[in-house]
Amino acid sequence: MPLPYHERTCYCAEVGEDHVGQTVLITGWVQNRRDHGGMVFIDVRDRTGLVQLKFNPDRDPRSHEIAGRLRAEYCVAVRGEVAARPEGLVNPNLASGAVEIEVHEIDILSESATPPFDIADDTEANEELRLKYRYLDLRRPVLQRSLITRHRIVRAIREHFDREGFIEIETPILTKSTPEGARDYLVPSRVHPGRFYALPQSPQIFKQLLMISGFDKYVQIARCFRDEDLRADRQPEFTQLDMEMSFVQAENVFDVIERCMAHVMKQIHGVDIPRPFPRVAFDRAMNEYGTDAPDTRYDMKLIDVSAAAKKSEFRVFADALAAGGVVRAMRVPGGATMTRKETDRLADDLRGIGAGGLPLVKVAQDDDSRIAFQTGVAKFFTPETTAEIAGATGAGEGDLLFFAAGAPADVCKHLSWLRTVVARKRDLIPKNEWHFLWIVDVPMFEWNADEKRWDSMHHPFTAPRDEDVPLLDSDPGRVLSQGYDLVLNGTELGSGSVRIHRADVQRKIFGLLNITPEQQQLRFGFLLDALRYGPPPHGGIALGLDRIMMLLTGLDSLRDTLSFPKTAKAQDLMTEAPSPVDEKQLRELALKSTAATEATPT
RNA sequence: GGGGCCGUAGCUCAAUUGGCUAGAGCAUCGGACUGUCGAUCCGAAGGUUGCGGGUUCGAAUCCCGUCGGCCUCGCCA
Repeated sequence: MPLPYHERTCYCAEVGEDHVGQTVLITGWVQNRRDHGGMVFIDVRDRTGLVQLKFNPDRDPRSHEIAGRLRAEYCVAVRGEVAARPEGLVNPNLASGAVEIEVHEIDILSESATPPFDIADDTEANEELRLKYRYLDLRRPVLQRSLITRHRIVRAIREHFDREGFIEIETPILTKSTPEGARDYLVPSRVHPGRFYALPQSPQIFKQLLMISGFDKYVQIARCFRDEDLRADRQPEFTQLDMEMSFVQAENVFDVIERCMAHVMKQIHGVDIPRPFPRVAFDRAMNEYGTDAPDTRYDMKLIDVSAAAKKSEFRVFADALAAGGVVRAMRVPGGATMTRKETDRLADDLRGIGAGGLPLVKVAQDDDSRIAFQTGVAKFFTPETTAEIAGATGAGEGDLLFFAAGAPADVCKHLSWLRTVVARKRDLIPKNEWHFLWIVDVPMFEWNADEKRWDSMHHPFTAPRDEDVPLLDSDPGRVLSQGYDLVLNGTELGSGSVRIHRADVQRKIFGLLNITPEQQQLRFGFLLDALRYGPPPHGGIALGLDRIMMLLTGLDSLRDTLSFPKTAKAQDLMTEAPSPVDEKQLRELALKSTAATEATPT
């Protein structure tokens, strides 16, 4: 009689001292075999953890014989009696370590080929291999925990929004291409040869239409697609916590989201997050941190030292300032201990992202215990300028100052990169702190010099601040929007805005973005039409769920938050997608490849 | 599209200035072993050095190209 594996009594890690003397039936995979010829020990794993099986040839020769045939990752069902382990043989590393199962019956449900890598958290197999065998990688406890945590986060989010009276509504995956922003993933239509659907970059327009429909509070855990180059924190398909509300201003959105994040943090980490989150003006974030997603867990703010730098003899500073640029400094507390090798390495990496070099000084004291600069560009500063810069930056003995000179945007890019890298390297980032903040007062537009037009900073449906509406005609560059970003520990979780709910303002914005009335009608005609029928004021936000996951679980890669992720070249190494297709399929879709190398189906 | 790192046994890594039969640990296979928990001990098998070309008496090593992985800048409204 085969074991009734469908009558499992408990999970592996649940077997404990309460069960001693009871018969249990467990199922799982063979983690490890320790065969003493006589006594055999097998660890069995399921998604809860491990339990040790004991096979005694004197007690049960038949099971013992099967135990000898077991290999890693065999799938088994086991029935036996739970026994307390003898004195001194308890394994404190196992949840079930106080007990073991004396096996009476065991079935091999299926055998396993030798796995290409060890199924263990500390496996050293490289990611390429693990992605190819993702189903095995997902047996590793660390990834199982990750996906289970993801489930709990999503559940907490749904709990919150349900309690708040939000309606979860699904929006189309096959939709209309609106060639703005990111590249679309296109899907050819068979029924309409030569026409294409696009996969949504976000449900943005649909959720606005739902507001016009009167749904008032919308939420969706929405899959989104963008055909752009990838990063550790970017995948071609990703999930957004997408929400929208009617009859609200930004503060209402902040309030709902802050309480949502607080609820999630409480559920996942048991911590209370202080509310309200700080509101940081875009301008201030750029000045103090050089980025619109500042990590405020540590200091090292950027300080403008243009005035003092002007008096130095250093050509790089002089040239930058003459060209209308700025000079900023960043103080690294205790940074004077950094070696030449370390700072050279930083300079090299910095050159890799477009910087000319890395001016720096180390801070010491002279004989009169006055601040003195050493090494690097120290020789270009008089004692007076030294004192001025030291005063502005708060530099003291043992510190190090990095400088950057040039156009403000470049200086911000280089110093904020440096700030993050140095903070990480020197372990200046406090652990277990959660710094949420809102970036507000974001400019409406940025000037696109190539195309000679304004671009939306957020997206073209973002409303300008009411008081700035007159500036739309006179000075668009100074218009601030009602857009906002949510930032956690230096990562942008997402952004949103109060939307334009008037067709005339929407048309004016499209005009500034150089979208002709014809193009407006072609791309967004349905939205402009809808805005004619009594649209409510509305606003919302979309947060990257995968990034939330990454930050909350301390993972370094977005891939580890997903069940079946893609590589940096957007390939799935397991399924080998994307793949060539049959000529017949292409014909049906009225498609013909122009690819230089002929891809053939495999 | 640009920059950086990487690719040697199933896995993780070695291999001196270019030089002898490309080694080790783990895994695998065989044997021994009745309290292990990374079991231990003995033995065996395991290689187109990602792929293609070049330089050389001789290439894992040097050069060119290419494929793939990771990080990153651009890009991602």
